[in-house]
Amino acid sequence: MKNKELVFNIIKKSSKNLTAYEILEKLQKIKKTQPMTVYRALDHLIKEERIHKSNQTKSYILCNHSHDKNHNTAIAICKKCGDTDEFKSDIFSEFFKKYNLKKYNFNKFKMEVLTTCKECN
Amino acid sequence: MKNKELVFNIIKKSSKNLTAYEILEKLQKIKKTQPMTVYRALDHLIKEERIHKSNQTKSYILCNHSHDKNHNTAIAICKKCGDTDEFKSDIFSEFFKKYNLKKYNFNKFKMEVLTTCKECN
DNA sequence: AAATAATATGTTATGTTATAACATAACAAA
DNA sequence: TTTGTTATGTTATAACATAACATATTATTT
Repeated sequence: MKNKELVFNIIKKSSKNLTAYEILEKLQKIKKTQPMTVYRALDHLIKEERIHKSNQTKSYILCNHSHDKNHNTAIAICKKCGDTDEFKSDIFSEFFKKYNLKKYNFNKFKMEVLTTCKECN
Repeated sequence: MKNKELVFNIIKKSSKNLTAYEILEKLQKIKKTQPMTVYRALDHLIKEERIHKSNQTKSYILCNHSHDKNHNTAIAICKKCGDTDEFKSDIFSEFFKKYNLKKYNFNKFKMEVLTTCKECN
């Protein structure tokens, strides 16, 4: 199986969002692997929109395909437990369009909201 | 002058958003400095809400004080030129409240939207 | 003023995340 | 079969961030 698919399956099977090096550790149990291998696989998967990256938690998130046709991404992250939800981005697209926010277009965007979930709060 | 204020002035005077190590380089021109010094100063400034950190660009942004009383942060970042704008977060607070987004409260949040500005697009 | 506490700073080392650069393999299309 | 393309391997290093411990400075209390 390709590295890309191995990495994808690791992400898919995990109950929590993993960092690149956590994925590396798991992949190393299957085969000898260097960081680059993981990062390359992650890059491909992100390009294919099969996963997203949270820059807040530096972890990689399975895409739930609840984005609109422009593949905009809107993710909430709990700063305490690290859990994420991906929202339908359509409502945010509308919102950004409605409020003319100065110098940005928001045709294509990636939105991350760091907050706390109801369980942790 | 304190390290904190030196760092603050570097950020304030800069025409672009700086990373921690860019700030380090500038501070080293004034005095012998290690990374820790910069990170400590940045931590203090963030706690005092005088600056924000963008995790998308790993750079530090002068706060424009356009947040509401809960000091929520809403920042747009151009993925091409790295320029940022801080929005009044009130409208987003309202928005999040209006749409009941499942398991999150959004009482206190930090929002980053990566997009392209009109100049770059 | 001396003692104490709190805060700031200095220093070295290390941890974590990510990419550069170069080489080779595998495979498909011309 | 040579050419192009994509995937992989490997080593090194860049870039970002924190731990841990020592010392100095400043503010507060006695």
